[in-house]
Amino acid sequence: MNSSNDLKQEVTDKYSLRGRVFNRIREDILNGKYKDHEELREVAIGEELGVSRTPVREAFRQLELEGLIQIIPNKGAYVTGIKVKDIKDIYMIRSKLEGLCARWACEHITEEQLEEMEENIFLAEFHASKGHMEQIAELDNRFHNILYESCNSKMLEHLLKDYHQYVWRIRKQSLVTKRGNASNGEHRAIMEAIKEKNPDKAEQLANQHMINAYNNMLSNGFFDDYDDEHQDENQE
Amino acid sequence: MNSSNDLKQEVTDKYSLRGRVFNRIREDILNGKYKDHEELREVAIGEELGVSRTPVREAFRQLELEGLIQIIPNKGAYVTGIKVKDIKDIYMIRSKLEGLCARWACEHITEEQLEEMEENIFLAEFHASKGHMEQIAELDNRFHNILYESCNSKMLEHLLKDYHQYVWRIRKQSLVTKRGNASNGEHRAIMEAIKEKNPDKAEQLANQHMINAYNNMLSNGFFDDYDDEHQDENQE
DNA sequence: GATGGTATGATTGTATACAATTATACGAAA
DNA sequence: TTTCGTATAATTGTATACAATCATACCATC
Repeated sequence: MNSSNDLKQEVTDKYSLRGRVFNRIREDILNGKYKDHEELREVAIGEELGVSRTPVREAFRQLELEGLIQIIPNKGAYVTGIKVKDIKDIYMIRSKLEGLCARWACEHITEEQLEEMEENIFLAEFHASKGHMEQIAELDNRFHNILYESCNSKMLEHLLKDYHQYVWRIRKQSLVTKRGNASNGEHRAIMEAIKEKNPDKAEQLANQHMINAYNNMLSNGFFDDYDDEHQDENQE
Repeated sequence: MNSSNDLKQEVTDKYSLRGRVFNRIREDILNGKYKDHEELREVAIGEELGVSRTPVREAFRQLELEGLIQIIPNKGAYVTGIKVKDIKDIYMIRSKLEGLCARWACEHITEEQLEEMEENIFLAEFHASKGHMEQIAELDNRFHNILYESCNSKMLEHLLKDYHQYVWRIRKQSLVTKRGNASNGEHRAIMEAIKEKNPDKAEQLANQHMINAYNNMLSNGFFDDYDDEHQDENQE
């Protein structure tokens, strides 16, 4: 039930103080500047960003709903660090939901979306052969967003985009994974299944695609000392 | 990625002005007092509830993340009505996620949780035989919450509780559905599958349980003129 | 020395004041 | 009559002031 992915919202985030504060704090939690259980004080952050308490407070309320901080009334705001377990859970949840999304896409995808997917995959193959990691990552992003938009469900699209951005923010600080070829092949398979209107197959493939992506992160040692870097001493 | 389900949060909602404003507006959107695309003005709502703009604004920010209103910078806050399609989508999404939840519960449920489930089902059978609709609804709620808590995933628990509350708020204004017996039988089946640690079966049953619940709403004519009541003239 | 209570400071909650932006109304020019 | 521009009003964005609550330190008492 979140938001923050339409154009208007991006404009807000860019030009309003609240939006800037919100994004800044979110980044700082995700990249580990603010550690788990750390207290965030309104004045301190306000001074750091050169704004008053008002926009900071509004940003706090949003961050709380995003689950990134916990606000205890009359006491303070405390960082809720993201744990390795959370990332795993998100991938498993996404696995189910991307499956559902691919299923619905079989019925509702438009010709234009199918064409953009095809182009996307074609381009990704090209950049993979050249080793252009930056572009591959961008195209991967875009592929999933097309898929989300093609399912004809604002609810599901919303949810998946949120999760997608969420893990993206975490992943992007690490090296981009070297899975371009395999991943793109899976994209092609999903697209083919959607094109031939085979919902069972599309769902199953999208399901597995997400699980593979997760396993890839695992075997690349992404998590090896993630918690150490993002949690402070008193673990739970 | 939402929140608003732990005890602390409830305390906030009850005693802080912001929390009261937030709940009030949410109710008013869900029960149709504020129609689709209606503009919400900060001062007007503030005066109506006897508070200043500050808590109203903070509530607005939260409502935006919940997807209930859309805020256009420097312009205003506009209600985003819930459409029949959204409710259907939520049930289908929940179907997948409750399945995943039941699967994980097989591994992680505690003895106490299993016992509470058993007691819950027992009580529900009793009240069903007596026709105590109020209690049946309450027990149904509780059953699902136990299930959510038993999956050992804060992420999934969070998400499912949000959706659960969301549809609950919509459903409760209508007559309580008369599905007590069948629903409770399905609860029992899910519990048995979890108890015997059969994740495939548990997932499949929880899946189907949600689809049945949705079909029941359909055949009870719940949606017949829902949009008419909750959307204003210019539909999309 | 340990314990408890009070005073002080720090922090959040709310209200209000001011600035910036947007909508509306009115009139002049074509 | 229509259209454009300007002035005015309304509304949101931000900053600040004040109130309420919570944390800390210090001192009195046992």
